[in-house]
Amino acid sequence: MNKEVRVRFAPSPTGALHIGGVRTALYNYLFAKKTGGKFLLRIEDTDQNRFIPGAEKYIQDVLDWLDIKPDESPWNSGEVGPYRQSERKSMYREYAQYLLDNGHAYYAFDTSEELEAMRERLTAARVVSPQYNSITRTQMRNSLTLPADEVKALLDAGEPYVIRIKIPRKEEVRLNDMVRGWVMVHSNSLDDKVLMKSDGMPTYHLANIVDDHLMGITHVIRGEEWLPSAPLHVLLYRYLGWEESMPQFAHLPLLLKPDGNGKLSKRDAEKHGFPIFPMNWTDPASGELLTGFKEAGYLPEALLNFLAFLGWNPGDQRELFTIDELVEAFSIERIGKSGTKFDINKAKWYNEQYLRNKSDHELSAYLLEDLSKEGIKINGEKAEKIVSVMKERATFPSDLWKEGRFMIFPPENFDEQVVAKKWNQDAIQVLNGFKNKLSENKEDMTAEKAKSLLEATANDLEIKLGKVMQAIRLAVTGVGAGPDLMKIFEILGKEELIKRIDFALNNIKY
RNA sequence: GGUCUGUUCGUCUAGGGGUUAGGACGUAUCCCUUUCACGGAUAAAACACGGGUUCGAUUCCCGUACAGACUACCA
Repeated sequence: MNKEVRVRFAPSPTGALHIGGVRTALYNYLFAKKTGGKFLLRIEDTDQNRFIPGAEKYIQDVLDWLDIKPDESPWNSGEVGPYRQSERKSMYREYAQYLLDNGHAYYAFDTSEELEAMRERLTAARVVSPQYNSITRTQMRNSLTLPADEVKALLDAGEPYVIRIKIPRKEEVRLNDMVRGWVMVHSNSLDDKVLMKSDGMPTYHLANIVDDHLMGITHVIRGEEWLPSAPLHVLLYRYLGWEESMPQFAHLPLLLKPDGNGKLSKRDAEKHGFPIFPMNWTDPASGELLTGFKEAGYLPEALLNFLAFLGWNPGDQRELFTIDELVEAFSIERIGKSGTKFDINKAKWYNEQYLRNKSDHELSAYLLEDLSKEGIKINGEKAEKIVSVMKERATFPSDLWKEGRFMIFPPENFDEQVVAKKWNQDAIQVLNGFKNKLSENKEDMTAEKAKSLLEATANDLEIKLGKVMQAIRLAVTGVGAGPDLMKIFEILGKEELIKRIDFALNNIKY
């Protein structure tokens, strides 16, 4: 019998969760759902200096919005809690002690100045990468170099210390990554990483292994930036006696800058004018508001679909997947190895696809909301009609109103280029004639009716309608392009149409 | 610098010892449309380089180049 799959997303609340983190969460979620396992969320808040209030709530809000909710989390506790590392503080010490007792860790009393001096010395001696390792630890102040009674005295005196892992001198550490295959590293390139900090908190490395083990995590799906420390983690599992049940690793390719090279950053997003955070985030330090994907108008299902395809694909040629279809199709085997440049155009395309698949009724809610912000009230039926003609040309829900303003407000000015090219005596005659026919007409205004009236007018005047259509559009909407004019007429209604034609006739200079 | 990872159209990618190297975004053109957009069609556009192995390599191996990540008492 296979063990139930348990995966976790483990962000640290040091700022807004960025879009790459969302993708990591998504992959974990997809894998859990696909395998019928559990998706946990653990807050890695062991760094008290970098803690940002509100960051945890933000993570929760984002996962809620995207509907990739964890089965177990700080706010939805399961049996292996607590789910915040700061609340698990007391649990780590015993494992560090176990490592100490078994000779796989040691106390180090070096001050930051001493560490700095060591690094400077090594740099001066042209040692390529100055690190605290099997060589240099022999020259530092730690329980390996100091006599036992002095160590005890230091400890008893309450001298600050850290606990470091004792990396073996010559050993090959191997790990089988689900994405990358076998990765081998020699222990001599590893350093004696700090496991317990002088404030009594564990570092990421220790906390991560202890928690993943205690929480029964079976697969660790995380970003590639963790690959270099994975061998250290393997060693930790081994020394803690947990190698048998060690989770499988899957290191995800990184999300890269759209243009140059390197990891996608906040700066890139600003430079290219697209969001990097899933939802609005106000930087507590600067007070700066950063627009999120949500507020920019990205639909959650579109964002998810887009994100899923950044580094993964189903192997066939489908592109549009609901979340359920993603779950069904997902597999770690099909995750790519190479970094992925972030192309916002593709995200927009996904958004357009999802937008068009929404019903007029659903979309009209967005329009109505935008309108109410400006204190405008229209009935739902009209809103749906507007949506039906506008949605084919919208990328975001906000475009419905932005691009469709003329559906409610008459134009105040007219596109001068179109005026110069298309506004002529013929157009004025047709408009006048059309206006009269409109006034005499008793029937309801429909697109068909409008068309026949307009055609009749042009016929009477012996003017080719095609020649003046753009001018008519201009008169009614102020611009030379837009949705089907007859449908616009239908939505506007007779009275409004007459008013607009009058206004145009009086205000456009010929 | 060191360690690790990667490299198929501009971008996301499929594929994999013998293919016209496929799709999508974007771009261009055409059709549809009395406009624009949508939609449809078409086009341009890629196996980083050098050596092997092989009858044959884009695919396997080795180098090189380039790129990225990591190199904290941060995660």
